[in-house]
Amino acid sequence: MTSSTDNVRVRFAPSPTGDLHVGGVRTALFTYLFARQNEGTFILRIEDTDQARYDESSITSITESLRWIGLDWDEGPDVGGPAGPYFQSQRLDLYRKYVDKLLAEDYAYECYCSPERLAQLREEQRKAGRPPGYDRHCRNLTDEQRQEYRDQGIKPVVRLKVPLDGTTSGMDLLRGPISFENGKLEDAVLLKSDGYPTYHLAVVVDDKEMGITHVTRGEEWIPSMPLHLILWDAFGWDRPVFVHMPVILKPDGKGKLSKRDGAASMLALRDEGYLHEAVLNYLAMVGWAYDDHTEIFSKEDLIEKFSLERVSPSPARFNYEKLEWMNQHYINHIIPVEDLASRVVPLLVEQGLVDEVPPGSDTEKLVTEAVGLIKDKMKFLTEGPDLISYFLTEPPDYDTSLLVPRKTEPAEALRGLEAARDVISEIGVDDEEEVEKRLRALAEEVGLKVGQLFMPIRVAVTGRTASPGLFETLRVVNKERSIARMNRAIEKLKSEVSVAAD
RNA sequence: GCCCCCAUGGUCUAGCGGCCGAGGACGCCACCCUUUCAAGGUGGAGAUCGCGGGUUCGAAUCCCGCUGGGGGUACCA
Repeated sequence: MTSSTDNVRVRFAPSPTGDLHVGGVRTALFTYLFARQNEGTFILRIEDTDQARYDESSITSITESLRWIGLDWDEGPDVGGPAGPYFQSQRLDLYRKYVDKLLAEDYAYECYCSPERLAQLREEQRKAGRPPGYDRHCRNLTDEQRQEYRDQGIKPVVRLKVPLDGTTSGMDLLRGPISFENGKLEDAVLLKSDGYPTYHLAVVVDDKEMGITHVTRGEEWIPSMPLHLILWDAFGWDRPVFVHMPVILKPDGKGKLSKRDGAASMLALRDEGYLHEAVLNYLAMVGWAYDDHTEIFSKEDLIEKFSLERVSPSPARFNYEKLEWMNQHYINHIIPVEDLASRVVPLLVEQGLVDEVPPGSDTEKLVTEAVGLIKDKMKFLTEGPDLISYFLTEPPDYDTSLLVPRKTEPAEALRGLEAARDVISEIGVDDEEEVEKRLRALAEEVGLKVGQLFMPIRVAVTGRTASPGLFETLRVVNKERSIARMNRAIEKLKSEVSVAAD
C-alpha cells in the first residue's frame, strides 16, 4: 500500500452544521497537500444529509474559511465538476438506487421501528447495564409483516445487514491493520425515513461515484470504518486507501476541539488578526513534522515536502501560545512590509484613522513606513492601527506624569524638552544620525542621562512610553508635527512645574 | 459498560535496534544588546523515552500485559 499514486482523487467533505474549526481545516489541509503534491484532484463535497442540523450560512463560512487559508478545490461548490452535484442533498436518487440494490441482494433490510421504541430500547439496555444497540427486531420480517407496517403508513428506514460473526478488517495508512468483530457491530441505518441517506451510505456511494482514491478524514471515524468496508465489499467495489487523521484536542487536553471552542473557528482566527500563512503553517505542524528542526513552511514548501505517511497517529493539543508565536514570527520576519501594511489598511479605514489609502499615495507610504517600525511589537494584525496611530493622527491626551521619567524632576524634563525642541527646530528630523548625535550631546550639556532626555521626547511625540527607536520615529512623524507635539508637552509640563512651585 | 485508537520534557515534535549519557520549537528563567517597548543573540532549568515483563550481544525504537489519555457507541456528521 502506498500513498503516492497516480490519478489521486481526494475530497474534504464537511457537513454544514456550523463554522469550520481548526481540526476540520487541518484534515482538509493534509488532504489538499497530498492532492497537490501528486498533481491529483482536490474535491469539496458538502455532506448536507441532516435536515435538522442544516445551517445554510455555514456553507459560505466553510468555503470562505478554506479560501482564506489558501485551499482551493478543483471540483465542488462554485466551481462544479464532472462528478457533481457536490451537495449530497442533490444526490438522493443515487442513494435510493444503491439502497435498492442492497435490498435486492439481501445486504440490507427495511426497519419499521419507531424512534420511540429505539429510545426505549436504549433506556432499558442502559438500566440493565447492557451495551446499547439495535436489537435487529426487523431483520427477519416476512413480506406480510412488512406490508402490514406499510399499510399503517409507517415509513421505514433501511438498515445494513451486518454479518453476525467473523471479523471485518482493513488497513489504515497511518496505523496499519485494524479489525473489528462483526458481532459487536450494529445494523446501522443507511437510509432515513425522510429519504435522506446517513453518512455511512452517502460517503461510500459518493466516494465511489466520485472516484476517490484515498479516504481521508478525522480519526473519530475509525469506529464506523467496518460498516463502510462491509458496504464497499457488498457493492463489489475495490476498497480505497483509508487515512484517519489524528484529532486535535482542546488546549487542556480534555476532549477534542469542537465548535463550542469559539476561538478555534477559522473565521474567528482571521478576525482576531491571525495571518492565514501563519495559521496554515501552524496547523501543518500539529501532527506532522518534516525533520528535527525545520518549522517554517510556506504553502508551496508544504506541497513539496509534505508526506501523508509522516502524519503522526496520536492526538495533539491545540497550542495558542505556539500559534501566537508563529503569527508574530510571520509578521516580523516573513511577510514583506508592503504586504503587511496593505493588510492593516482596511483596519485603519474601518477605525476611521484614515479616509482612504490610494495606491502610490503619500498616506500609503506613511503607513508602510510606520508598519515597518512597529511590526516587531505586533502579534496580531488587529493591533496594527493602535500601534501606528500616532503616525497618522494626533495622540490623545495623556497623563503629564508620563513625561517625567523616574528619578527625574519635572523641571529637568521640561528643560530637556525645550532644549531638544530647539535642536530639532534647527536641524530637522530627516538625518537620523545627526539628530542622534546632537541629542546625545545635548543630554550631556543639560546634565541628564540619555534616558532622562529621550523619554520625555518619546512621550511628547507619541503619547506613550513604548515606541520604535526615537530618531526613526521623529523622522516618520516629521519635523513640523514633532515640534508641535513637543510644544504641547512643554505646556503640560509648565503647568505641572508651576503647581509644584505653589 | 462495550468497541477502537494513541502513548518521547508543561505543549508540539525528531527518533523508525547500536550515531541517543535523547535533538529542535513554543513556553519559562538568566545574561547580552539597548533611548522605551519589543525583536534579536547567548546560556539555563525541564524527559529514569507512562509502568512491568519479554525478544536481542544491544531497545525510546520490536512483542505482550497493565496503566493513562482520546475517540466511538443516534433515523448527527
